[in-house]
Parts: sequence; structure tokens; C-alpha cells
Amino acid sequence: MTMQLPKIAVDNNITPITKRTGFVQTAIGGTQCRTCNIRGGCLIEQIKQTHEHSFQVVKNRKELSKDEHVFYGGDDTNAIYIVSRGSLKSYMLMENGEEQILDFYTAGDVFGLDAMGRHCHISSTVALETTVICKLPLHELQQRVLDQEFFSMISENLLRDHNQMLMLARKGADGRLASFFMNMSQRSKKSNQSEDEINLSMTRRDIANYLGMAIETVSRTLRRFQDSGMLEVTQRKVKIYDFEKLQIIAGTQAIC
Amino acid sequence: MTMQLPKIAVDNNITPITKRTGFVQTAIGGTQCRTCNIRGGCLIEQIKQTHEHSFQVVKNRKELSKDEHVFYGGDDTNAIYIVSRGSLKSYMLMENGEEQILDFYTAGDVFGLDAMGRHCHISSTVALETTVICKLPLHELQQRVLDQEFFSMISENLLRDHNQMLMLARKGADGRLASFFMNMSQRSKKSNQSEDEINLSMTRRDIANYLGMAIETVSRTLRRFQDSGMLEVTQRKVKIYDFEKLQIIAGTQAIC
DNA sequence: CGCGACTTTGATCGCCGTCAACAATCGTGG
DNA sequence: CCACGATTGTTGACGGCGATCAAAGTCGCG
Repeated sequence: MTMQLPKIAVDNNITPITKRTGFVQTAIGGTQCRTCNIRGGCLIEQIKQTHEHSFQVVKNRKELSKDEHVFYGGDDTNAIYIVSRGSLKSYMLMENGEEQILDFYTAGDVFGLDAMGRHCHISSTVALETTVICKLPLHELQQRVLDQEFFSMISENLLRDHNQMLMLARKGADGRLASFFMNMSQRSKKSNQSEDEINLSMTRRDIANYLGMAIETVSRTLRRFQDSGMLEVTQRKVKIYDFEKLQIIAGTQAIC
Repeated sequence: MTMQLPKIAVDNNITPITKRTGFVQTAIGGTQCRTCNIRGGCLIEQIKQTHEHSFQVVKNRKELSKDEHVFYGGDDTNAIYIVSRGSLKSYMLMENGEEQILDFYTAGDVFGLDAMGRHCHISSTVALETTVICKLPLHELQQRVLDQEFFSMISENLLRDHNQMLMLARKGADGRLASFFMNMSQRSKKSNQSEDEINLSMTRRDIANYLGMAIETVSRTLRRFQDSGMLEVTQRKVKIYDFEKLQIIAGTQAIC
């Protein structure tokens, strides 16, 4: 299905931040994110605040078109990435060419960590719509001491994965979709957007793949959800009416 | 099912390394692991080699009895752990009291990373047999620069999780069990043990839980595997005869 | 020896994957 | 703006995989 497209090194495409809007060179040579629309500021700003002085941590900033890859599985890597605007999906390719979607990312999310200790990425990541990302080179991180923000990034990624594993192992179709919507709602809220009106940037096929079920089952389950008055779906817009019921169907979600 | 047992802070129980065998105080105050039976030496030694001087990174070493917890979900944390001998399982507790097993750990594995950026653990970890672990306090790590070993730790954990997600989302009972045995075989090999004779330290219930299936299905699938001559199971000993067939049934495994 | 925990095996049933057909939507070019 | 095919989404019918219930067998341990 998804063929191995010709690989394009990200570095060749990313334009220097100074040539783009959204970043400002500070007096001491650091950079500051002015465009990320994330509650509490984006990770970069958090790092800056923590250390009380600026770092040249964000090397590049880039706008991706729909279906444009950040990296492919197998690509060399030397950076992690932060979403500024838009959304992406990361997936692993199987021998038979099928893909398994591992996660979706929206504004404020950090991705690409699974390649940090290796020579290459094990997953691919592609934009689902027009998307802006920041690139954070690892060699800069390596010069710095470990801080809380960095640890948080890692544990958040692990927590997400563990919730996904729990969901895949123990929940049926209803629970999976309900969990999915609860998640998307929280993420929407986190990005200073409505929590009861969600804009899905991915196809039903992607949702089904991510949740480990058939497209048809997604469709049918969605219909039953709508018929029960719990939510309404038009195209890729979801309007949630009954969070309580949705939460009950979703079941447990591990949050500390 | 699994009730929330009274929580016991690990720190209170761990005895100082100097009071135990297996560690040697070096001239400059660092410690060196002499007991870990891991190919290529354990993480601690790798860290030492990388930095060319010793660190007091391993604060404690402890022998756990079967069913003894390292930590519970919700516990405060300030460390990650490395398995020296034996095996453990980590799991999350759901509201209804059921547990979902996230991973099994054997000699050389690092666990507890999912709590690094948080104030507490989101999962619990318990010994499946008599087990020895090393405790690596985070505040010591925080004093140091990031190195390759640390990154490797993280990406290895993420890779494991992603493989598990792929498995749960796309494989049937046969594929899951075959993948499980292939994994256990590799881990056994990694610990300088036989790759075709595996010693399972977990119950069928744990295996079933981990793989997201019913105990009965595990039993039945095991029988079919045996009847086909692919492997032999007696108690908790598994003897693998046909790796090739097992690999085919297991299907894809994402390794870079 | 006997009790409890673990495991195996059988029978039944329901969820959900698959196949098939259709409807809606998007994108592109005339 | 419409026409057209391609992509995406919906709905129905059917069957199989695996969960569940039930019961017997095995192992471990006091």
C-alpha cells in the first residue's frame, strides 16, 4: 500500500529560522518562539525559562505541506521535533507494506524521540495537513545538563504509548473510539481550542488503523454513537454532547 | 482482581551497596558492577567507560523476593532501575482493579523511565521471581551531560512499546504468541542464555494479559503450536524447534 | 494428603473483520 | 461552473476468531 518513497533529508529542505517569520534573534544570540499557540508556551520557551538564559536550541523551523514527510523509517537522525501548528501521524512500516499508525501529534507535541539512541529512525512521520514544526538538534541537547522539561517529554511519550497499549489490549470497538475522542478532545483543549468541537485531520482509515480495527467498524460505531445522541459527526468535525457517557464507554485511562 | 496493596517506599528497604556484595568502591569513590551477567557489561559500566571516570551513579542494589514490588503506581520517584538478575513485570491498574501488563524485564533491561518527568510513577513494577536490581538516582543523572547510553535507554523502551502496539493492533492470537516467544528467545540470548530453551518466569495469566487475550486462548494456541512440532512446552520451560516457522507466524517485527 | 492456584480442554455465542455495493466528497481539467 | 473519476465514507450480510462459561486435570506447598 504505502510504498517506500524516495527519501529526502530534512536538513536540505529546512530554511534557517532567520529567514522565516516567527522567530526573533535575542540579544545574546538565542531564539524565541513567538508563533506557537500552545497553552503555557511551547517547550522551547519552557526550557529557556528554566535555565534563565537563552539557548540556540531551535535550529530550524519549517512549514510542511499535507503528506510531506518529516522523516522516514531508516533515515539518519540527529534531532527531535516539536509541533507548532497543524498535525502529523507517525507510523511503522511492516514487511508486507502495511503501515501501523503509532500516534498523532498536534501543537505542542514532541516527536522523534524513538530515534535518539539509534543511528536511524524506526518510524516515519508525515504531515496530515499544512503543518509547522520546530527542529531541535540533539547535539545541542547533549551539551546541556538534563532538565525537567526533557524528562517530561520522555515520560509523556511513554505514558501515551502505555495508554494506547492498554486500550488495544483491553477495550472493544466502542471503548477504543470513545477513548480516541476523549483524547482528541483533551488535545484540542490543550491547544487552546474547543474541547467539545474537534477537528479531525486524519481519515477514517487512519483512525481505524490507529485503533486496530476495520474502517467499517469505525463507521458503524460512529453511527451508534450519533444515534444515542452522545455526539455528532459531520465530515471531519466532531461535536461532543455527552462527555460523561463518553467517558464511561471509554473506561479507564491511566493518568497519575 | 489485583488490589492496591499498602505502599512501601523503596528507599526504606534498600540497603547501601557497601553492605552488599557485588559492588566495589573504587579509588575515586565510584562504584563498579561486578555481578551483572549481561553481554557487553551492564549500562552502568558502559556509562563509566564513556566518561572515562567513575560516577557514584548506582546508589543502591537490592535483592527482591518473588511478588515484591519495586514501586507502585502513584509512588514518588527519583530514580530509574536496571535489572541485574531475575525478572519483573510492569503494569498499570485500571479503575475496576484489573491490571494491564505493559512489559516484562530481564537482566540488562532498564525500567521506570515513565516516571522521570512526573512527580510519581504511572505504573507498578513487581518481581516475578527472586530478582536483583540496581537503582540509579535521577538527581545524579541530572548533574551529568546527556550521553548516548541514556538516549539508547529511552529509544529502546519506546521501540519495545511500539512493537507491542503494532502487535496488539494487527496480529491475531497465533501471531501474538509467536512474537512473544521470539522476543523471549532474543532476550534469553541477550542474557547469555540459550535462545532455543526459554525459561518463562510468568504465569499463563500474565502472558494472556500482556498479549491482550484470554488464558484459554493462550492454552489452546500453545497446544496447536506443540502439535505442529514447532515447539514444546513443559511447565514454564519452552523448547523451540522451528524458529523459521515461528518467525513466519510472528510476522513483522520493527527493527531498524 | 488435601487444599488452592494454575492449566487444559470442550461447548457456545457474540463481536467484529471481510466482502460487496452504494453514496458522498474531493480534485482536476474542460 | 459543471463533469468526471478517484478517493473516502456508509450500510448490509455473513462467517470466523476468540471471549466466556463450565468442568476436569495438574502442580505446588503446608
